[in-house]
Amino acid sequence: MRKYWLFKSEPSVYSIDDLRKEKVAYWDGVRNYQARNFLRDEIKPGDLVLFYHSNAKPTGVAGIAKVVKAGYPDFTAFDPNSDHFDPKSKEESPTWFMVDVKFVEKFNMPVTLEKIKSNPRLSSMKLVQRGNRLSVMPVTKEEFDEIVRMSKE
DNA sequence: GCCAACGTTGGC
DNA sequence: GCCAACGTTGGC
Repeated sequence: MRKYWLFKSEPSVYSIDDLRKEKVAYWDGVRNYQARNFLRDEIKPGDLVLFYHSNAKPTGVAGIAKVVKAGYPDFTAFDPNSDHFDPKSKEESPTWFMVDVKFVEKFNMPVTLEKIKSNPRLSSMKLVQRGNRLSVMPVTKEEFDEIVRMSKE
């Protein structure tokens, strides 16, 4: 059973255009335990991902990606030269995980946070709930389909 | 750049 | 185990 997710990224760090160029990327640098659990345990090849641009103009869902590799250790945590280095994560018992995603589609127009907030069918999305800072979160199929539909308006 | 909302750290 | 201080996220 395919699942649906929303991944946040700051486009100044990694954007949907970067993914379109690279085709496939590893989703590294997640350093939150709840998000880690999703990456390690629940996100599987074939799952679809809303690629969300945070701290952007405008902020919103920029396109779609597909998971092509399930959770495996985030090796950037082992690299002292990486921005994401975490000395507490050991190779024999990794703390942090990542998945690989593949470019699927860039929306012609991003589905902005403003539009998401003003759509009553999306009012239960975790994204728009108060104080949510998760960078990897589940979305329902209905929410996913609604966002895709809005991208075509 | 500001700041609210969280998560994490570390002294006790 | 509590909780104040600190760091980060992310919208605005």
